[in-house]
Amino acid sequence: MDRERGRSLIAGVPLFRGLEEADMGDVLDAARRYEIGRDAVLFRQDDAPDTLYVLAHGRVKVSQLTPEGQQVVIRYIGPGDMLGCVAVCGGTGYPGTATAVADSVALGWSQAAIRGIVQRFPSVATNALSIVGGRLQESLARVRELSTEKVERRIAHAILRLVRQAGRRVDGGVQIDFPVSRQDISEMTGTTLHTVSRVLSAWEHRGLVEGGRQRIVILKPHDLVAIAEDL
Amino acid sequence: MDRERGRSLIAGVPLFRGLEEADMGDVLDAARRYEIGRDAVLFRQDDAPDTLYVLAHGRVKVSQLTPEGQQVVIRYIGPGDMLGCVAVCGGTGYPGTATAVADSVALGWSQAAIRGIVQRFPSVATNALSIVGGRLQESLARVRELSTEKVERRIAHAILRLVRQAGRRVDGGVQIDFPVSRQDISEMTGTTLHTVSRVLSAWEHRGLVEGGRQRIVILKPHDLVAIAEDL
DNA sequence: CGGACTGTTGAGACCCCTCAACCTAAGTGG
DNA sequence: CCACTTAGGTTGAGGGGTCTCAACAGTCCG
Repeated sequence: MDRERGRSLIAGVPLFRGLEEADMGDVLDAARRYEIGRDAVLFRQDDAPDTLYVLAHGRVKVSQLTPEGQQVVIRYIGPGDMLGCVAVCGGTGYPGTATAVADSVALGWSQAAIRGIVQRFPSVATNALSIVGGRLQESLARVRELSTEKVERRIAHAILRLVRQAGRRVDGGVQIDFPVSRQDISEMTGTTLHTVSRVLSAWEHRGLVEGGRQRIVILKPHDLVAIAEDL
Repeated sequence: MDRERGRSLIAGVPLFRGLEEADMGDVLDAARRYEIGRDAVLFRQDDAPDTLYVLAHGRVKVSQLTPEGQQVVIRYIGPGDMLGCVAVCGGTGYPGTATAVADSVALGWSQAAIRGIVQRFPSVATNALSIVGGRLQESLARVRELSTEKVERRIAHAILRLVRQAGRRVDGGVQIDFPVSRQDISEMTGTTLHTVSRVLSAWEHRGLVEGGRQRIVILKPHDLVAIAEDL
């Protein structure tokens, strides 16, 4: 692939931190480029995890489907994030389905390529370890929230997390810069879209947020934090 | 430390899979041995993660305390399991407090020792990666359960997990071979000890389990699976 | 034997889910 | 361009699963 363009895509990716310029070029040469439009699927739950991806542009949602058919959102992936870590963790299938929520570009490495890279550059393995470790901590934080907090607090936490990951300043507030439905938020917080709608309506009446179709603008982030921390 | 005794402790530990006999000896020489009696603490939440442990004997509970003072059980650790993975993941503090629920023996390596081991034996890093990846998957499964399942199913899942980790065959059933209180189960499932008590009482009336003070015997594992899978 | 810990059970309240109807905005096809 | 369809969102009513509060019983331990 085109080295110049690739280098700008991959600059600052945590997974490859510490690599030399030249080595980075070699790593890029082993990558395949995936362009996926909105609503396109990068990989499906339970597929054999044969590729490790790094997102270059866009936004991807990873969600699990329960045997009963309920969706649970695992996480949103932004530029620079690793995607499909199982490919490198020795799992037997992707834990969820990755769907683009905005037009996206990803780089992908086959298992064989990854093995070669890790052998040549051991620091990639330790980088991966610290990324997966971070994900584990986040996941434990979610378990803690689901175990101990009521719905309103959990929704506040979820939205604040989205703000941190994908907040864009607009006049008078911060907007989540990709489409998020009430349903999505309910799947992030273990509740129903009805309850999410009620909570957001209440917040809107209080002037905390401003809603719309798949759109959320946070007007008073500080007050949301107060709800999340139960002050 | 005593090589012969150490070797029997460490044999078959997933973290060191693939190492030669002689190398294993070197790794052992770098370890410190920790003997902790029941209710003793190995490390505390938010302490600087300066040591990576592997449990040799016994059973350790890792639990988080929320700012509001509620406990959440992260997981139970058995012989051979890694403990305190943050030390190797680059975290800033242990995510929870590790308490022995039975008399236990652990081996511990300082951060410096770990760095040396990983440098000499890169496969340790990939082993760690696959262990942490597995933990992440488990944690996501818990998020899914907490998000979509009602309390009775979650309790069934939690108990079946304990059976898999620490089940011991006794006449007519399987017993969890370390003390587990109703409170512990409630902290594993995000509910209250009252609800756990009610559910277990109902199961006991139906002949599925047999209870007691910090004691659980599963009489009909198959029926418990049916509850967990909602059949 | 008293005290602390663990477990059981009842009553009542309330949070949230379920069911349901309706509304609006965005897309679609004639 | 407008009627129609569809997806997403809002809101109300009702019911039920759990939590909270409370009292009490059994068990272990000093």
